[in-house]
Amino acid sequence: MDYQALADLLFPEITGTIGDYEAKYPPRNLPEGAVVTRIAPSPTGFVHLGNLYNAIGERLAHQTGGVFYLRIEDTDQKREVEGAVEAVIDAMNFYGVHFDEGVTKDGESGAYGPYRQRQRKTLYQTVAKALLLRGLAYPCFCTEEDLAKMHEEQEAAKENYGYYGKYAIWRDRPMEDIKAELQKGTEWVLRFRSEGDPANMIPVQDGIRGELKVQENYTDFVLLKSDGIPTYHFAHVCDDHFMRTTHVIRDESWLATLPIHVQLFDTLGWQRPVYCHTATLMKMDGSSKRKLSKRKDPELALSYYSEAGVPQEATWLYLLTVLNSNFEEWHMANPDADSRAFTFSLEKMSTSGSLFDLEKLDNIAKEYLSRQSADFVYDGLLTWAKTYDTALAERMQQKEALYRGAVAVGRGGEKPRKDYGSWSAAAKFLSFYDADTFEITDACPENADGDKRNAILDGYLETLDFADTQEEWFAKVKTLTESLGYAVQPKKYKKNPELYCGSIVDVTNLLRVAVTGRQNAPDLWEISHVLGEAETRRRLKDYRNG
RNA sequence: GGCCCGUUGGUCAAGCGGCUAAGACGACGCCCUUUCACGGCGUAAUCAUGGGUUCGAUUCCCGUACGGGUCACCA
Repeated sequence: MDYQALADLLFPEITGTIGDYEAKYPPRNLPEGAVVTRIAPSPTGFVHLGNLYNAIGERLAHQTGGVFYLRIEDTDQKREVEGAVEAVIDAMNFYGVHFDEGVTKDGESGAYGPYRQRQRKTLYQTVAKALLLRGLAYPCFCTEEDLAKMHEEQEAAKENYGYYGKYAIWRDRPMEDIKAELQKGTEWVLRFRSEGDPANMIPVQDGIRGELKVQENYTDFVLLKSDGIPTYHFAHVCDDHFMRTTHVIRDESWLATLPIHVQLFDTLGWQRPVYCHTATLMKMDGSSKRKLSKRKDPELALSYYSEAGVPQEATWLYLLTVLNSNFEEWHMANPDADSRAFTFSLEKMSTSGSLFDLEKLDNIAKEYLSRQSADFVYDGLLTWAKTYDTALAERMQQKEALYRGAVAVGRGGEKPRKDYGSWSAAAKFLSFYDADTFEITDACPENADGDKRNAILDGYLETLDFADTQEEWFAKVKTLTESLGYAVQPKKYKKNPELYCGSIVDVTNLLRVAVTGRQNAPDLWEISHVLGEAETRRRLKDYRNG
């Protein structure tokens, strides 16, 4: 076979060489140990947790004085969605992940571009042609149906699936056959001619998992699709080589195709990057675990968290605690330190798929929000409400003082409250402050209902004085409690229930339900002062029965 | 089915040949407390399994089971 003739026949317009690209994209001039990595999503419009998960490479790059860039893997035109690139960039920025180079909203930046794969066609074809010249690639004219039939045969014969051995029918065809098909205009793909032997095991050092042993690839996989665009495998190898990526961080599902990537790097004589295969995020489905699915699991989408209003920093903190097992401890020891001061390491990453724990996320978010200032919470809630709860946003702006006060209750001090971990939860939690959304949801405590109810309410209303200090106010509550036959100390009531109508718990809970609609609420005195005297009195009066 | 990865308490996990096997979330109990929270103190674990190697295995090796992933002109 005349490889030169074949190469020219297939790629007449390609005149450059790999050497040209080596010169165009020289090794990066970076400090020793600098990590160059990237995220390379396909523009499907769906930005998910996995993208953010792997964006942890940003930490690695920036900790080492390296480069973190954005590449768009748009080799599959069918799945491309308008605005998807902007969505990725916005989402990453939202979480504080910034790119040094690569695709931007209005183009791209950096000396190793283009960063959109569809625009790198010539580069891929140049490499492909070089492979052709070495007899390591060949055109294949099989149709989809041919391949499907082959797959069935293999299944029936219990043989391994794939294009290899006797199934690789175009592997050694003479030039005439190829010319004939070309003449007919048959579509073709370019396949890699694998000399691999499945009996050979190749060691690969994984940055997270340590030494891996993978079976040598023996299938003639596709390099270039019929439209001349490369498959992921080929694009990944060419791009990460020429963009001088040092670390490839990706999901463990790529472990299965690692052999062909390694094979490509090795046959091209290029240095392999450090592969870092992250564990898959799982979820409980019935009684078994399974991979988080784009179709079934809304919580996989990053938009789920922005809609729920989980503060971005909280999501980021959660991800860090899942990603690096020693982060949580560090964060507890340094609660006020910027999470970016933590030194992230690949070795501390988990290798087994972990369940995504929404409860833990909520806990982290509550803890985080409890430490923030009232202004921060007010602004965060308002910003969220402007897009996800416009009615609330309007009310917040109309009654700014009320909302600012509401958000400040229980905040500050040694033991701040942890009432909500998201803006949506905050909206619900705070609803009772606003007369427009106030409603009684909890029942009146049994021991304080009936004729006792009005007696307590009236007695409280009578002595209520907004000029009192909290101590004075509570002393009055105690007096009232006693005068109505309730035990001031809950313990005493517990011991001798027959001596009292109930305890102070019943009295305060009644007042609590009257003022907040719930038995569950922060300090009553503080709340009353946020509501103001008129509104507090109104609610107390409204709660009288009859 | 082939191949690959994984397996410590309900969940996330530390552990890297010798420990009463950390810690966090959740659950439960108790304490503190006017309530609600917060906080404090506790409770719950035969490290999937069989066999090696070793004076000694949760830690190393092999098998098995189970779970997950992947076998496209998708990434």
